[in-house]
Amino acid sequence: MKIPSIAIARLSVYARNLELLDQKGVEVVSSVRLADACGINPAQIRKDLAYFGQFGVRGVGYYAKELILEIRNILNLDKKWRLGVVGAGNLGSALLRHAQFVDGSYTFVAAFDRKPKRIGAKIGGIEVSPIEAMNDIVKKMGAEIGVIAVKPDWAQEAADLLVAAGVRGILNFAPIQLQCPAHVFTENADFSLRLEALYYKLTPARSRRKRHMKSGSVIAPK
Amino acid sequence: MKIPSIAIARLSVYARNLELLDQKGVEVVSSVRLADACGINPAQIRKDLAYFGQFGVRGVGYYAKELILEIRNILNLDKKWRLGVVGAGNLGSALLRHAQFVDGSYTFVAAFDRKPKRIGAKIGGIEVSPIEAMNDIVKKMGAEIGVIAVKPDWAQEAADLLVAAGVRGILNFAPIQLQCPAHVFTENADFSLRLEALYYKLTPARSRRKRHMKSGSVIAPK
DNA sequence: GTATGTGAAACCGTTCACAGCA
DNA sequence: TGCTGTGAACGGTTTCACATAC
Repeated sequence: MKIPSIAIARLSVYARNLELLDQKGVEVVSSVRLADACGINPAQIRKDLAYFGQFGVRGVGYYAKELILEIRNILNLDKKWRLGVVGAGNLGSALLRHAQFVDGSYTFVAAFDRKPKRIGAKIGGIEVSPIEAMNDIVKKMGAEIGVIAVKPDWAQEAADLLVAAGVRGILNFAPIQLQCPAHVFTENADFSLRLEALYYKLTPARSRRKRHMKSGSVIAPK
Repeated sequence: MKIPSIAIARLSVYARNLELLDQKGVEVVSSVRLADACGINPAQIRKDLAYFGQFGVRGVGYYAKELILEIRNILNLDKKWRLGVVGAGNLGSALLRHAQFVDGSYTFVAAFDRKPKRIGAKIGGIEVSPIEAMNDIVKKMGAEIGVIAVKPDWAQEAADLLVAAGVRGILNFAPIQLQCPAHVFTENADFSLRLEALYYKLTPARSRRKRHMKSGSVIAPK
């Protein structure tokens, strides 16, 4: 069965909200209640879960703790994923330091930068290495996912290096679409796209400059 | 006409790729060429642009520079948007410092934190203020968009404060769905959802724990 | 009675295919 | 001729509505 990737993204959201409810002491959650928390249609939730099994009890709902475990299993959140980051500037350092304090599903095992002055620094417990060492270090440390935190003009090259070094997935913070071989999965995490979507929403249509129509082509606009 | 919000997100991508092509000296771009660069269907691009006007020349294509301006106008990228960030930890500081070096469409005009020890620090040229001052400072500085860079357990409260202070949009880096009044637009920029989508893609189905079916309910699985 | 699981319907976005125009 | 702009066809996702199970 084909599972829409947007359904996968929603599973993450369900898990988060279930955890919040669980922390509040809620033991059983109906799809309606969870849907409320997520701002979503209840049938959507039931359909999404149905892709993977039957996790609820008819007439009752879902046991929060149990469903959390199910989703964590589907998304494979219990494994500690090993990440290597390219770019130890503002964003890269923030990611490294952040990970240090979060007991999450991932851990950084390597960091790389092109700038000599950054090499050797320890950030969040990880030493920054030169990109020439990427191949060796990625393999030695078993990094499975590469994180791109470099300027856009260098992002594709960083991706090529990561792919050559053997990562299977790339989380891309640069605002471009990476070209990668089919066996390497990529996800975009660039927030400037999100910000620009906000700009649009915040701009009333009438305030946009009026565009010229081409030379009298429109006689009767519908 | 209803414009799908995903079309808006693509406009950002078109603009980026057009700028890259423009820098390479390309003057005229066909929808096929742009589609190649973006990894997308050409008709999609023409449809997306058609929501906003007629920007191309039949038999020729689009003039890169001109189309860039059109999209910048649609997304309102020429205005300097004024942002205020809540949370001056790793992520918040990285955003502040990053913005300092980017001559982009936005600028940070305020930063807030709940932790006393962070108050008064200058990060990326912006002084960190206590959240009690949010109302005054947001208004005084004319911050239009709030950025949430705090831990998830405090994100909703941060959003409420921003809304009360009068921001019209919120860029949310916390991994929860914010509840906001209808007149405030929100966009989620949390990357853990993206990362979890990667986990799923990288996990072969057979490696997931097999789930029990409920007590003999399935006689003949289809 | 109540809430899940799921076919069927409705809806929406994408792609096709070609008319229209430079 | 060549490429845009766009109605129509298509395909996929969302929502409805109800049979099913507790």
